[in-house]
This record gives sequence, structure tokens and C-alpha cells, in this order.
Amino acid sequence: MIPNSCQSQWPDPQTAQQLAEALLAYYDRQGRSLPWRGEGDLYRIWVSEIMLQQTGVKTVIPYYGRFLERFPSVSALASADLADVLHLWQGLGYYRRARNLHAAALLIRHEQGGQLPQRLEQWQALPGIGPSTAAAILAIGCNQPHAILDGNVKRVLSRYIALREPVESGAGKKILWQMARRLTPSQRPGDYAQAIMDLGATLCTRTKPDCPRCPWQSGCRACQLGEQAQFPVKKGRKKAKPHQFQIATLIQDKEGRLLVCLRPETGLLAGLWEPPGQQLDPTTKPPSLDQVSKQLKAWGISGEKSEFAGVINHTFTHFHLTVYTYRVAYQGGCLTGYKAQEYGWLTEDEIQQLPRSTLHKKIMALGWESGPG
DNA sequence: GAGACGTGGCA
DNA sequence: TTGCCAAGTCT
Repeated sequence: MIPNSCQSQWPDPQTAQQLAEALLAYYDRQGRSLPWRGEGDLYRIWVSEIMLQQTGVKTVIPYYGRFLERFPSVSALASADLADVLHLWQGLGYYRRARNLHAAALLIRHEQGGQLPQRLEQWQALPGIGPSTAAAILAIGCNQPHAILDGNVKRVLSRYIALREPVESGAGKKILWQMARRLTPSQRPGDYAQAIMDLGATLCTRTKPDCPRCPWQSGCRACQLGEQAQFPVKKGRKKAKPHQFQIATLIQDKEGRLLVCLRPETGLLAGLWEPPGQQLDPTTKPPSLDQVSKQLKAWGISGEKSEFAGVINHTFTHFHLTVYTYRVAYQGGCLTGYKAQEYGWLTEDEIQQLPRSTLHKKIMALGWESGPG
């Protein structure tokens, strides 16, 4: 039988069962061994699923261990300061996930008496948990027969039926969700969810899929056509990332402490700490020391000396950033002309305790070397 | 539907 | 070097 994406009734129950059994046999034989596998604690599954959103297994593993050591239960997480949660998340990216995880722990303590939900709608009502994560948590954590549809599953299924529809389109997602639901077995749905993600992560990879080892090879349309690379179909090219430019100032007082500011609670790198900075006109060239002292004056700071410390280039999801960094010896004044939620003069050790992004760690690493004066 | 939201790895 | 992406969600 040749599957066809136009036949939305595919697969029939018998075909679905055969595919699930083949996949489970593959999983039993060569599924990956991962820290959250075989885990009975729903909280731990939850944490793993949040960390794994848009993030590779290899990156997540060390964070997962450190996070659970520090916050071993939903109660421990709910009792924690958000800043400490963000500190364990620093470098992992998408910091909104950490804020949502913490917020959800508080909601669970307040509204469920600390008991984790057992129903899909309850999980999906929590911040940071959408349809796929909710399904994954209950499938893996409670062996409930919910279908997941993440990047791996989209790739595997779109290849299996040679789906011409872009996978991120409404029509494409509808077909894939339906297919994912039909394939999800009533027996061992949790293992099945992990098995299909393993398949996508290790055999049915974006480039160079290892079809000969695939338990679904015989029925895979893309493989039959020799067009594995054509799927999943994506929409048109994305726009080029814009390029932004900034100044960052590492202002050091006579005790060697650095002036650091708290970013707003919303938006990019929310709630993380950074040195004072300023957006630059994209057309300007690297600022002169004269421009830097003018900027400091505008903030209300007088600097004794300043010197160029280096350039940091960093790429975010949606733009490139170049940061011209300067070291400044603080002479006097207060940061009255600068918009910051909060700021302070802190030692290197104290700053280590604050949550910072990878970008701002790179910038601040330029500040503890031979300062001016 | 499209864009915001991080980072490191890889072709 | 540049682009794409890896267990998505929210606005």
C-alpha cells in the first residue's frame, strides 16, 4: 500500500499498529540512553521537555543534571527565587522557558496543592506548555496515549508520506497531527513518543538519513522516490537578519567593582544583568573615545579614563549584533540618565552570582583584565 | 500567519 | 562565512 497525503484517513488502524510495533522494536533494540529515560518522576520529565524545546540533547544534559540537583521537586522550584532559576538557565537560551517553568511551579503549588496535573488540558493551560509538550509530558511521564508533533516527528512523517505541503503551514500541520494521532498506539505510547523522536534524531536526520537502518524504510515514500532531502518542505526563504550595533561600557570604580544593570522583565534576555550600553546608528563607524565620554556624561557618569576593550560579535535568532566595548575608570556621578530597572556596583564574585546571557558574559570578560588607571 | 525568542554545532 | 537548525510557545 502506498501512503498518500491526500488520503487523510491514512493510516488505517492495522497499518498504524504494524508501524508502531516496528518502531517500538527498534527502540527496544537501539533506543538512546538519556538521563530522563526510565524516569518515574513527572516533574523531571516536565523539566526535560522544557529544556529540550528547540535545544539539542547534548546541550541539555549538563543543564538537566544541575537544575534537578538544585531544584529536585516542584516544591523546591516554587520556593526558589526567579533569579536563581535564571542563573541555572544561563547559556541555555530562550530564558522565557525558565521564567515560565518557575511561574508554572508557583501556579501548581497555589492551585493544585503542589500536585502535578494528570490531564492534557491542565498541562496545556500552564505557561510555556503547548500541545506538543503537554502531550510529551503525559505520554512519557504517565504512559498516556497522546500524540506529539515536534521537529523530529514532522520530519519523519513528512518523509514517510512525501508531504508536499509545507510542514509549518496550517494545512501541513493538520495532516501531520492527524497522522501522528493515528499512529500513536494504546500500548506503550510513552515509549512510542520517545522512539519516534529517537528515529528523527539519529536515523531520519535532516542531512544524510540512514535509511537502511530505519524500521519504516519499506513504506517510506520519500525513500522510495530517493527524495529524502526534499522533505520536510519548508516555506520560502527567510529574510536576512538585520545587523545592530551597540556600545557597552565596563565602568569600574576604585575598588574594582563594576556597574551592572538589570534588564527589563519582558523581551530579549529578560531579567538578566548587563553592563550599561547604548544602541548605535547602524550607519555609524566604531565610536571614538570622545563619543564614549559624551555618552557617559549623558548618563550622569564622569569617567577618568576610558579605553577600547574589544569588539564582540553575537548572533541572536533574529538579528546580528556587534558590540564595541570600552573600559572606563569611574570618577563620580550617578546613573540618573540611564533607563535601568535596577543597578549596582558589584565585585566579580558578586556578578558571578547574577544571571547573565552568553553575550554579556563575553562582554564582561573584557572588563576584569588590566583596567584603565 | 508571521515574528520574537538564545545558543552552539555543523555543512 | 553564512545559513539552518534542535524534543515549540506566545503574541
